[in-house]
Amino acid sequence: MELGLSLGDSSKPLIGLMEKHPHQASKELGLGFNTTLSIGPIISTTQRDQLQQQQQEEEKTQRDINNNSNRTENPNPVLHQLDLLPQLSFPWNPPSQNGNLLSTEFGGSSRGLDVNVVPPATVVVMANDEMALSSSRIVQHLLFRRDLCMYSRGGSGGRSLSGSGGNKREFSDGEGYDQRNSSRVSDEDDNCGVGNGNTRKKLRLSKDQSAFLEESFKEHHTLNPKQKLALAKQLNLRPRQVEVWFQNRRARTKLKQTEVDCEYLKRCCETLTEENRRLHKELQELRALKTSNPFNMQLPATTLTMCPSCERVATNSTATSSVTNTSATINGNNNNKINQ
DNA sequence: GTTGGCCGCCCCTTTACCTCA
DNA sequence: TCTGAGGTAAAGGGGCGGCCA
Repeated sequence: MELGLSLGDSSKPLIGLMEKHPHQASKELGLGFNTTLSIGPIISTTQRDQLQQQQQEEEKTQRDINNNSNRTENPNPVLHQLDLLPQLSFPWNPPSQNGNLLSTEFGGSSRGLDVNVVPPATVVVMANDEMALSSSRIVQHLLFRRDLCMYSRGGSGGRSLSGSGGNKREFSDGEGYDQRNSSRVSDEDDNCGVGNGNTRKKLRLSKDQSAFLEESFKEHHTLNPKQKLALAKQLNLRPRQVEVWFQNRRARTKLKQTEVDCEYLKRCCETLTEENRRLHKELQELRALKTSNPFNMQLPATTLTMCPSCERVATNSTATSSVTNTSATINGNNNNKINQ
């Protein structure tokens, strides 16, 4: 992910500004950093590619579904078209096609059940019974998660859903079903978040959920209660989870920003050190010149003057001035720059 | 107008866990 | 298979502002 540091105006990346107008950048740096992070177009492009790829995968999955179930689905599912999920009636009979609900390595996950991906069989059953063909993989996934929760909560105790395949994910009453994803199911938490044991389990958000949250984050970095609730509903998460995600996201942004700031300061420091070294050298040369020729105060053609625009000492001027004044200027400038 | 309690939110830090090399 | 580093969700604590009596 590329980051563009900006100072108040996200359209003005600081790094670029520094290279073009280092002094202005230094000025704008001011006393503190504006932590605005410009991630707009870059993220959007990346996100768009990701979504396109996701959609292609989805279409492929959809074809598989159609082949397996002879049902007609929306050929052009819209990603992120998340409506309020319908309440599924309970008890819900889990799909048992080949007994592979939890035994198939879904969606390319090679390490067991991946709740990030909805098994086609599950999609078929749920779409048939519950919803009007919203074939978005996100919705499918969310339904699947919900069903897993409901299934575990209301199902017969200790029922194992692990099949004969490579998965060893099991359901049991009040227990988590997926250690890797930590989409833990408990009586107190119907969103598969925190377990009811003493040890809390980590929820691993699905890619779709993360992507959707990222999209929301691009629109606004903070949430009002309404937005939080809406997001929680759409993603089938608890509002607290959405809130925490945004907090963590802001923290990550800030961390990145700090890294960028640090890098920028490092470059500033190097530049100033180099300039300071150069000016000191020039000063020594001028002093030596003054010592060797004390009665001739006329400076050679390559003397030092003050740049009127940036107040910097320039060496390519032909103006004449006293060495003493120039030296004072140099010292003053150096002090100013060092103080900055 | 001021004050104290309550509530909600945010930030920072820590903890626990997952993933990967 | 084990291990350590990095990433990250979640929780705890403190601060702050808004609201209300």
